[in-house]
Amino acid sequence: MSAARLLVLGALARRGIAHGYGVHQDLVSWRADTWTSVKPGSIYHALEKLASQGLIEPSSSEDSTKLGPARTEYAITEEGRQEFIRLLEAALKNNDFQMVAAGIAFMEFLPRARAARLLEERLDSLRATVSFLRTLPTQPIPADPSKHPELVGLWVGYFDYAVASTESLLQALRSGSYLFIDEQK
Amino acid sequence: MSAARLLVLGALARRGIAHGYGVHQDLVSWRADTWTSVKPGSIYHALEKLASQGLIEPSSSEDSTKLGPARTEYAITEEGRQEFIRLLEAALKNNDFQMVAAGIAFMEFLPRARAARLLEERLDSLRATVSFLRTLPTQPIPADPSKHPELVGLWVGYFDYAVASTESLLQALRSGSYLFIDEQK
DNA sequence: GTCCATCTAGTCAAATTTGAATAGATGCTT
DNA sequence: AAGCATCTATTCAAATTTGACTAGATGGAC
Repeated sequence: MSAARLLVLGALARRGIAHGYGVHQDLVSWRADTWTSVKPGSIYHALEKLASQGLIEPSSSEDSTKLGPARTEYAITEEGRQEFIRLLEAALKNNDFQMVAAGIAFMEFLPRARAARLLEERLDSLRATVSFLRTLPTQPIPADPSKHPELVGLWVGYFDYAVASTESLLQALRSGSYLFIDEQK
Repeated sequence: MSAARLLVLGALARRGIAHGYGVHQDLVSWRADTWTSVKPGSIYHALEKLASQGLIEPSSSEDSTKLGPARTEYAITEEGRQEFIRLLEAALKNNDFQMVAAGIAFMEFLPRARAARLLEERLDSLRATVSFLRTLPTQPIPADPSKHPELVGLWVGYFDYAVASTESLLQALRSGSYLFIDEQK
């Protein structure tokens, strides 16, 4: 699964209609560029691919405030929304940090209980990784990089942090923070 | 820069001679698969690319313990070693976690002082990112994902951790841990 | 009124990655 | 001794990403 596909679908799900440059600007304004690296080319590719699959459709809502060169606008379809939800669920279970971050950015598109459930699954998988890493030997002067104590230590620390931050997010969800799609304002 | 290229060159630098499957096994045995995701196809691609650039050369040291199907073995050339050092230096300064991890795995191929210097540069850049992230607002109920407090919090925590782990590694280097290429055993 | 910087918007070839498939060798089991 | 799982080793098409480039519009300075 590509992070670009999820981010582009998510941007479309939020806005309803958008063009490539607009999606790019959204990502920048969300600071998504701090935690992912989705270049313009990838956005346009994702848009074309999604359009060829019928998940989004070229739309001609020629915005009156249009500036600069011609743009191609797309609207998300019903199938696109379904695909978005599928990718979102996969992202929240994913072990890759970029994917998880993208998933969290859009988590309110899922029902609260579902988001919490997915984060619990992620927690299980992270804890399993921590347990595994702790079984690795850390020798003072390693003969090969696998035993580089600082490298193993780096990863243990990283996964410990991932566990802690996921727990705290889950806590926030359970205590009613945020407004999810299944809830009234 | 591709992590695959650095990992393949590094594996060759350690072994002198290797074939694709062997490189893959090295990466697995170093647990590199925990922190990167380099599929076999990428390894073979990197080998072919490096060979076409003269950084490695097909070698015919037909190992007598050969098993299974025919293999193509490669030896690293002098230019390959130079490129390896270039990539290694870039990796240690890099902000991408996978790159840094690969850089740390091979850091003893640099002189100790040089490795320390590169990690200091990385530290500066990480601290700048932390400062920037702390300037972002964190509102209780965000209107858009950029202000998702948990998302910003996630990244602050992540970069804080990166700073702390880099500091501790630097400390270890300065206090004489590990054996670097410029040092006698 | 024209030069130029900047913002808007997108295109494209080349490089890289992915995922799935192919295929030889070895050894166990029945 | 035939079947079959597993380990060894690689290939390849398709998908995706990268990096560099093209190009129209606006606004300000001169």
